[in-house]
Amino acid sequence: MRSTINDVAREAGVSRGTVDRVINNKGNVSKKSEEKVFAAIKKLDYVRSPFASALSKSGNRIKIGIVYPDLDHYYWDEVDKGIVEMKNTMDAMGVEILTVKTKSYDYREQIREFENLVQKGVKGIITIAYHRNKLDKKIEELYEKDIPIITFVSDAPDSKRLYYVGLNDYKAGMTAGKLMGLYLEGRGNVAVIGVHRDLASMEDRIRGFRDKIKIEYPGINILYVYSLKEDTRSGMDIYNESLKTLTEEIIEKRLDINGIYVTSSLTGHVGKVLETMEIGKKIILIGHENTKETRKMLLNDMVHATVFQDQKEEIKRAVNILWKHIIGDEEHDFPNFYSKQRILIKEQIE
Amino acid sequence: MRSTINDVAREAGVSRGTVDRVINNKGNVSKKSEEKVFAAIKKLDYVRSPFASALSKSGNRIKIGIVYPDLDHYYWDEVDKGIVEMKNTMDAMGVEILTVKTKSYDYREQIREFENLVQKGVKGIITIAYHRNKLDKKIEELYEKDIPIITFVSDAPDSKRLYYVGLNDYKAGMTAGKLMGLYLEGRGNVAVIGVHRDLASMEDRIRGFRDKIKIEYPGINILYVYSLKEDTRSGMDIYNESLKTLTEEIIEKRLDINGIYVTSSLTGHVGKVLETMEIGKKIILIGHENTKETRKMLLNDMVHATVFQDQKEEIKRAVNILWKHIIGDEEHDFPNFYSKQRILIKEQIE
DNA sequence: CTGTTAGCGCATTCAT
DNA sequence: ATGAATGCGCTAACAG
Repeated sequence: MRSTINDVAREAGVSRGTVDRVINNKGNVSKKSEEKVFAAIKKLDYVRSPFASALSKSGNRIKIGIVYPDLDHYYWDEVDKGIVEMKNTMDAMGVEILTVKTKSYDYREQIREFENLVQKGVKGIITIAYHRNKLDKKIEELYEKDIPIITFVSDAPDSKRLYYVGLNDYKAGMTAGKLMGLYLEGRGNVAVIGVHRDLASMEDRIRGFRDKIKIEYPGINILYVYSLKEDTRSGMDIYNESLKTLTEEIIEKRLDINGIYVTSSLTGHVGKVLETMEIGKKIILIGHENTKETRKMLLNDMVHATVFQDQKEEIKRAVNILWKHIIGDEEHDFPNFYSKQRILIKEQIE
Repeated sequence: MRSTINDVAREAGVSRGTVDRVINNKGNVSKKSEEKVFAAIKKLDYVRSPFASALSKSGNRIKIGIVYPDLDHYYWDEVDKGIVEMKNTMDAMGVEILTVKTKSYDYREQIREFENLVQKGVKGIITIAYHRNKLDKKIEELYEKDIPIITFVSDAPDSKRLYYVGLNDYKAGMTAGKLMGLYLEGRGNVAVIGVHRDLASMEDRIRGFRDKIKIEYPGINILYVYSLKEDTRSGMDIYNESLKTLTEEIIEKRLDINGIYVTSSLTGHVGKVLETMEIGKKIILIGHENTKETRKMLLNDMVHATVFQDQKEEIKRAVNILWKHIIGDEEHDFPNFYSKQRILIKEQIE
């Protein structure tokens, strides 16, 4: 039988209330009592039950916000699922998750949503930094207000964000480079397809990819870095359209292309374009993320490998970290960066 | 505010007790009441709080057992860690985890431990099936007694086990085969090092590896399948000893070896042997599992890739599944097989 | 078959 | 600075 707060109180010869004040250091406790309580805790090996705690607090529910785009559903839907799966559990722990979807990649809209959430009383926010630095000021402002921000998928490394849950993009690019080298057996011409948005992650991935190829595969040439046309719209239609144009351009200009590296989650869609062009399979396609489309194309041998993070698992991790920080659990028990890089090739799909 | 059991009771015009009987279908409820309760639940969108539930039950703690070997610590220590990390949480949920370590791979010792655990009142057991079929009878017996078994890491697929948490070994072997093909650029001579124990998983992995090579890499020859000498002892000493002998034998007999496939978690140790023989790096070493030794050898370029499951995460999953089954949550919401195959190459290590 | 009562371990009052 | 009382949502035990 594990010991409870009552046992500790009895052992220390004080009341339950006092013990509570000590463990949640709320002050107003005499030095003497405090010492006795600590001694009792150690002696009885007491750990407080997070569930009883949550249950008891469930009146004062805490709110946390998650802000991410209402675009590129083929990617974010997976995040949605993770949130839905968590919601009930968190709800039972007295945590309410407010999800807000922005209709654009405009950081100003994002900042407005932060403000709305703060109005609604959130105690922390999880969001994706589309731009490396444009959120820095706002994050600092919220930091002052004691509202921690966790970045997800794409980081704002120079800001005062509490934590980043996502890939180390430079390293992810290197892994992609390694895979390209392996699949091409060290020889050939490679094109890189990026996206127009100035996500920090895109540059970093390309750098990693380049460096890896340069160091380890001198027989591979990186011909050019192409990028999707700027477009205020988003969603699959526009992607399909411009991806098609772009890919066709690449192939037509350079008939000697052996590999394509896609820095974004559009990997599967590029595969689809290649499929319709009927020149696929000859071209090694390496990219990022794990979407339904990409898995399909992996099975069709149009895509060969991707490097990704598990969106469902990672959003859960982000929520968890934020929650623990807010309730003051595990104070700085964790570093300020998280990343678990995964590789997916055809053979792993069941 | 989420609705509670009280709200449901009020809405349905019955008592809290009756609602409780319905949701945990304990019987002794009239058809009429039951219907009213279901209607109320649906109307109020009620979900019971697992934490309040666990808290309330925490007197009648349920026990579950985990049985695994007190050998090969370089592998099982990771599982230990997962269990330790879980223990507190599960404890707070009213679940006591009894871990028992067997001193051998003898299934009879294992069965004795099952019986001990049953004596102690466990409501379910997680264990590893060293032998494909030798546990079948016992598992059936326990199944009759309503004590579910979950196999972990190595399956007893013909038994009445509730669930298997682990790799699909045939597919894992194929992935290893693919990696070997990539790293060897489709050409060369490969030796396979297995272990002496008749784990079903070893055969399956070798089959998968062979099939993949045969289909996709005709330029690769599998020279021979070597296996460690039978030995009643275990632990690192004996491994180091026999691995060294074996590896040396292989290399001496066949100077034209280009790759080695290790079917067990000894991958890193084989890498170490190659390192001391100073012929490493020229040989592509692909294996399984993710141990400290293996990670070290990956960084040293002695090991090139491994295929594994995350031991820490997966033992947690196993406990979770067993627990949910025992308390009757999510009745058959899950299939009877789980597997998440992961690849690890040097580039992924932070 | 059903309702009532007494906790599970903790945090938050409100007294003192 | 401290103790006592109340309730979080749920289940078990008892009483009808």
